[in-house]
Amino acid sequence: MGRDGKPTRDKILTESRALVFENGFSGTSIDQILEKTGITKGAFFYHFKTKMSLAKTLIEEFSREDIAHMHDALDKTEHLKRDPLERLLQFIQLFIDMMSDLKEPPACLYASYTYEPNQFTPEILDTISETILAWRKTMMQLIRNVLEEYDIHGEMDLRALADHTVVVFEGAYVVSKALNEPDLTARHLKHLKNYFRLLFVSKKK
Amino acid sequence: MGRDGKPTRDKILTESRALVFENGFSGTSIDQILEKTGITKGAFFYHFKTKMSLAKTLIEEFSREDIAHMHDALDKTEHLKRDPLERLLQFIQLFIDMMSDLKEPPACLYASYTYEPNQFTPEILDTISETILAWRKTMMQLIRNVLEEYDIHGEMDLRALADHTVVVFEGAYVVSKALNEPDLTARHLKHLKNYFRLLFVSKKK
DNA sequence: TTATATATACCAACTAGTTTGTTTAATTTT
DNA sequence: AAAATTAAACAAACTAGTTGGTATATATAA
Repeated sequence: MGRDGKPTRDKILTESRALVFENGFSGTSIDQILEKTGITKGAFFYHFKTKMSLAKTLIEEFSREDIAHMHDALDKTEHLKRDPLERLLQFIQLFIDMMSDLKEPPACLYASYTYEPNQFTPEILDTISETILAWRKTMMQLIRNVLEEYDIHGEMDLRALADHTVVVFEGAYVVSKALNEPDLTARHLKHLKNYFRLLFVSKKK
Repeated sequence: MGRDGKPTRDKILTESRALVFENGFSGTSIDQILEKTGITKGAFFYHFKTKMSLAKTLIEEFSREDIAHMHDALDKTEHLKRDPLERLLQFIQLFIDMMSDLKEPPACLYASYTYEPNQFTPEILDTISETILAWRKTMMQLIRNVLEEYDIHGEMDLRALADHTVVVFEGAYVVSKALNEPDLTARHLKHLKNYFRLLFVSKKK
């Protein structure tokens, strides 16, 4: 065979992601990536045919990790499915835990790409919307399960409620970065959890 | 005298803002701005000494408009200050109205800049954090007024609650853009309003 | 066991085009 | 006359991507 390229490729992906969060995608030059990774231009273009293919790989990896976290939280709360509200609250709690004690503000590639959409192929933008819609689907089901046993306060926009978790995440990331307050996301997820707690009341039948 | 440069300057600002929302700031070239406005390079650099000074003017104007909207909503709800909860709810309602019937997803320069912070001077980034902190201060006061007459459900992170409106705005913008759903922001603000409604209960004394 | 073949990984230098910003002289509008 | 704008050429730095050659680990054959 030949030597193992995986460490190099991984390094490119890790450092590129960090650079994109600081400079944006089009603000990140390949030369910057070379400088941060210590590799050469030839090595970079050996692993990625174009800068766009790096963008594609970055978002696909990010999406995969994101969906993995979601499924992980589903698995870890499955034992609570007899009490759907408790499960929903515990599901959020897992992300509160994840976002606690961060040393740096978190960030999301969906938002990064979404604020310079013209830089990307439709395929890349589709990956983003599909991932967000996967969250919608999951949250929708968790909420529907709650609604079988609980009534709700007032009329309800179910789709927006399902999206609300992603909305709070994305908004908290922006504000956390802008104010440089790493713990901000966890604090807002607690309000989201509190909203879910207040929203549902036991059915009287 | 001399001729009036304001229309040209305004055109640069309007078209630049739109371009930045599509391409990001560093993804927006001056040539693109010239093409969209129909002016020449000489005219551009007559009005803005550098590209960075355009960035600064863009964020300052955006911030000024934003703060103006906030004060406008404060003014329009001042007659309700005897019922602070009603005022808070009505305050949010005004933004729900503003975000209803949009034909395109809205966007925010704070988020745009925050996802490529290295492109900007500290001064520019300070404008963003100061504006967000102005929102925090206003919301904090509205909420404090409510707390004088209402109890709250559970222990409360007051600062995060004050920031929560900006968080929902920013998050909804991101998701609205990503999914291309213009009405999404209004729908999430309704959930925010609903949260405020559920959170407070009349004091029993 | 040693020489060699080979696929993979990587390097250094180069290219063609784009970027922001400058300069200068003529022209237009108030 | 003063302020705003055009047109066009120019420069220095930076951009993504190409090229031709080299290094390295593994497989295989003598």
